[in-house]
Amino acid sequence: MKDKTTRDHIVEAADQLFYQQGYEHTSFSDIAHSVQISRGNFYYHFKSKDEILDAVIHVRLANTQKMLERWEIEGEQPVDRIRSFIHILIANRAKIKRYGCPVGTLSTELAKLDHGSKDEANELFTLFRVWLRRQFKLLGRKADADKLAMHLLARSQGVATLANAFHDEKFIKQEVKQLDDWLNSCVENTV
Amino acid sequence: MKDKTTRDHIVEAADQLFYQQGYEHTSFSDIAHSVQISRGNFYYHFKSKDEILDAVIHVRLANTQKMLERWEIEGEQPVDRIRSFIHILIANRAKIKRYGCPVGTLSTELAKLDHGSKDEANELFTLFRVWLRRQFKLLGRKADADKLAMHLLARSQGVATLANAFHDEKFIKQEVKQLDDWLNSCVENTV
DNA sequence: GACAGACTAGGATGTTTGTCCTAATCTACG
DNA sequence: CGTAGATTAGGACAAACATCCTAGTCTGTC
Repeated sequence: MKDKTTRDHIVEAADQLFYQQGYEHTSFSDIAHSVQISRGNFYYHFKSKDEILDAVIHVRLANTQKMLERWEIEGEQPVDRIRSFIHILIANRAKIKRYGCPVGTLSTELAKLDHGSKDEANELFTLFRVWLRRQFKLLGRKADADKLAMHLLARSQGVATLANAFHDEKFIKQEVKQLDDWLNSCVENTV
Repeated sequence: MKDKTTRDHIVEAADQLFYQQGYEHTSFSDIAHSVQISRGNFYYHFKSKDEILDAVIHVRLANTQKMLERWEIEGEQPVDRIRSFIHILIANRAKIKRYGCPVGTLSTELAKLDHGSKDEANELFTLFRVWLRRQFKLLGRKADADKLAMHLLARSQGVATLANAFHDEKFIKQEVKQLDDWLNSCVENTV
C-alpha cells in the first residue's frame, strides 16, 4: 500500500469534480482548491487539462476492472454476478440521484464536446458490455448474450438519467425490482 | 404564418447548437456566427445567456406539447399513441446516434451545472410522463399507469444514451422492437 | 422629407480560463 | 554541511468569454 502522491490526490479530486460538475465546468482553480495546492504547480504533474481527464478515465477503467473481477470471484453463479451489476444502482442511489451515472454522463458530455478522449471514456461502457456478455454466455444464452448485455446496460442508464432528473430514489428501487425479475426470466428461458 | 423575427432565428440557432454542442460549450460567438448577426447586437434581444436558454426551453416545451396533441388526434387507440412515442427513436435515430436525446442530455447537463433553469428543462420530461400516464390509464392500466410511463421513459433514455456512446443505429431498432412487444404485453395484461 | 423608435454593428470592459515561467523550498544522499 | 533533483508557490500571459456601450442605420408615420 504505497503512499498517495500529490499526483494521486489531483486525479482523485478531478475524478470527483468531473463527476459532480462535469468536465468542462470544472476549472483548474476548482481542482487546485480542492487539493489545497497552488494552481500553477499543476503543470509540474500534468501538461494539460486533457491529460488529467485521461488519467481520470484510466483510473476509472482500472477500478471498474477490479470491481468486475471481484464480482466474478464473489458471485458463485453468473446470475449472482449479473445481479451484482444491477444492484450498484441501489448501492449508489444517493449519488445517482444527485449526479447521474458517472459512466453515462461523462460519455454524453465528451460526445457533445467532440473531445479526443471520448472513445477512451466509452471503453468504460465496453468493459461492462464485454463482462456482462460473458456472464450471459455462461448462463447458457450464447446466441443473444450481447443483445442482453446491451439491453441491461441501456435500462440501467435510463434509470440513472430519470432518477437524476426527477430526484427520485424510489424509482430506482422500483426499476431494480423489475430488472431482478427480468434477470430471473432470462435464466428460465435458457436454451 | 408570421415572418420569423431575428429573435426567432436566434432561438432556433441556439436550440440546434445547445443540442449539438451542449449549453455551456456553446458561446455567444457560435450563435452569432450561425445567425450571421453581430455578437453585440445580441443584447438587444436577450439580456443574458440564461435568458436564451429559457427561450429555447419554452420553445421546446411548446413544440412537444403540440406534438403530443397531434399524436392524440392521429392515434385512434391509446396503444397507437404510445407507439408514436416509441417510434420517435426510429424517426430521429440519426441525430440520436450523433447527439443523444435532446431532452435527456439537456437535463443531465443542467443538473451538473446546477443551473437555475434545470427544473424548467425537466418539465419536458414531465410533459411526456403525464401524457404517457394518461394513455396508459385509457388503456385500462389505471393502477400502475405512472409506473409504466416512467418505465417507458427510462428505457427510451437508455437506448438513446447507448446508441450515442456506441454510435449504433441498429441497436435502436433492436430495442424498439422489444419495446413494441412490451407495449403489446401491456395491453394483454389489462385488468 | 423629417423625426422617433426599432434594430444593428463593432468595439471596449472586466473576468475567467488554460497555460507557462521563475524563484523558492523541500528531500535525500555524498 | 553541501549540493542536486524533486517539488512547490505564486504570479504573468494571451485567449476566450459574457456583458455592456455607443454610434450608426433602417423603417414606418405624420
